[in-house]
Amino acid sequence: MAKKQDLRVIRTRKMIVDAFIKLVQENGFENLTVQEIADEAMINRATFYAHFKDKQDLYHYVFSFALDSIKEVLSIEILTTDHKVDISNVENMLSRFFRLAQDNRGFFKILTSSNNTTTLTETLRSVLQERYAEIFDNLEIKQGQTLIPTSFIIDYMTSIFVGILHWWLNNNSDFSPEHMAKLVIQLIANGHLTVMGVEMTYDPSHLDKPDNA
Amino acid sequence: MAKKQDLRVIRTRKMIVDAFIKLVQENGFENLTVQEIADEAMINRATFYAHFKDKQDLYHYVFSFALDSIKEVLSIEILTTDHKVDISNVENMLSRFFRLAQDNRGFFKILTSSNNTTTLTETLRSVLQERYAEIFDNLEIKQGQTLIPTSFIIDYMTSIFVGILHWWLNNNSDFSPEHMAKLVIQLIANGHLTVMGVEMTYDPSHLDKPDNA
DNA sequence: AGTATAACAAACATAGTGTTGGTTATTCAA
DNA sequence: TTGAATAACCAACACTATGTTTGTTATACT
Repeated sequence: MAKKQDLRVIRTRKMIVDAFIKLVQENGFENLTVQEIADEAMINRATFYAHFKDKQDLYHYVFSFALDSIKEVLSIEILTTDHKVDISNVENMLSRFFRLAQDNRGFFKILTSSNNTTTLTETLRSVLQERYAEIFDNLEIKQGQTLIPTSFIIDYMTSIFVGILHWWLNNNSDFSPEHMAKLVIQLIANGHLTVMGVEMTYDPSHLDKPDNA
Repeated sequence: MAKKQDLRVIRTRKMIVDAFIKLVQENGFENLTVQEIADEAMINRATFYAHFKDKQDLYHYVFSFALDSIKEVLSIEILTTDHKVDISNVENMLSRFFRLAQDNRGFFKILTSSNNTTTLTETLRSVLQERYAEIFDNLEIKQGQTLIPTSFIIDYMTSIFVGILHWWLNNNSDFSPEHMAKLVIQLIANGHLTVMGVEMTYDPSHLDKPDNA
């Protein structure tokens, strides 16, 4: 069991964390000083160092919470017993994910934003990639006749996902989490884009074997 | 006309730029000091400041070259006179882009890498988005019956593109630039993924109107 | 060969980091 | 309620990196 903590410790740490989140949301992570965090939290700078080794340490502490939630949502089983993808499970997983993002919008905006250390975006990416790696490890992905490397699928899907999430969070979109889930599935699994009434289809026969560079 | 420059100026600046590129490729942008750049370039630190205002300034100087090349490649006209997308032009554009990336692999790796300031990745993203915005400004994009916002298409495609590029540069892939161009087109315009022989299709009728959150 | 000036070297002020030692205030538990 | 434990405070310090300045030396241009 977690042994009883001094009230002061809990209170101070909360103030630091709250100040950190507020300041990062306002000004980004880049030029944030420990003194500013201490000021906002109304504590002495030395006290900060009594709680966290440095800024990175605080960063990890704060984001581990978010990542745990994300990982939990992503951990839903999406394969059937015979190793096929169960789309309804995927849809469920994605809905929960977008719901989580909606409920913690400010936080997820940071995760996908541009004017922060890449680490933030990469944190999300790595979690996603980890999960994708699990999912696609046992699957064979084909495009037409060509077998597509798993590493490609992972990078590809992660990018799509982060991109869509980024858009959704930054455009005050009307789309609900459930709608987003469906959209993602449709785009990834069956992505047709109709441009000006003309389908941008492409003859897959052009794409047979890699012609080494 | 560019008036004649003192040889020393040209030489020194070249040494700074070369040193910068080398060091960023080795250790990333994050913890790079001006002193280290000066040491690698074998110049005095004060001389650095005679050439560049600060590290950011150097960064902009260096990357403006790359971005100009990228912009030039992307500027190829891809629409027909009646505002339809000409796929063969797109393929041409993409081929050139991947060729450029291949020829400047180290550089593009930085552009798409993770352990650098986001600014680097974002630089590429913004250039791409700028171009996409031009292209898709006059086009109506539909998915089934739903009209998809341009902002979405831009974020979506940029993500796919950066993702694919990232994978290609980091997996020593055999795929040639021309093959990559075809792959991108096929994935974006007509992206079916076949998983374990089972097409991951999804009934588009589920996706009609946004059900506001 | 003489002049202009780039590059150098050393020093300085400034700002941020992370640590330390002594003091004050608050929490906890007997 | 009081005493012991210790969190938080404060001031100072060493250290690192930035960006500037000044006078000197070396080198490119004409």
